[in-house]
Amino acid sequence: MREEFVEAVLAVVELVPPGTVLAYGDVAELLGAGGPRQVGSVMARYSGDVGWWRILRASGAAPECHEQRALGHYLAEGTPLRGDPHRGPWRVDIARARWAPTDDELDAVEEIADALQQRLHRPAAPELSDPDGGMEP
DNA sequence: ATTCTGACTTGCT
DNA sequence: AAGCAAGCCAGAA
Repeated sequence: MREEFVEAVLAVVELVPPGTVLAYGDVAELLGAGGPRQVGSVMARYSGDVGWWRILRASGAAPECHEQRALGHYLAEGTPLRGDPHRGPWRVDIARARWAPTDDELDAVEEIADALQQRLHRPAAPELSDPDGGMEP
């Protein structure tokens, strides 16, 4: 996974407000890069301090292997749920909980996405007298 | 180059 | 509602 992508994903995750969520695929779509599985990979490796529970499956199911911890967060921040967590199966009510960015937030997201595209298509280290990147026939 | 794997998604039973 | 198959994108072996 390219580091630029990782950073972009985490940057977006930090923008998601408490009580709202985004599906893995949503993040990939916002960034215009990678796919749901790539976002999942990032979350699996770098979920230390960010609001990892706010990124979940499109079905509303909590992130793999962390249902209970995630549930605690959902209850704490008032994330809309379907079903009764105390009785049976439950899911996040994606339709109601999905983050709808304000215009300002959307700008921030686009900025992250644009920066990512730039860095993805433009090597981080500037060429030292080797404009074509060193690939010779 | 090929194959396997995975915090995924969608469509079909 | 729950399970399954295929599709999909990247990294690892």
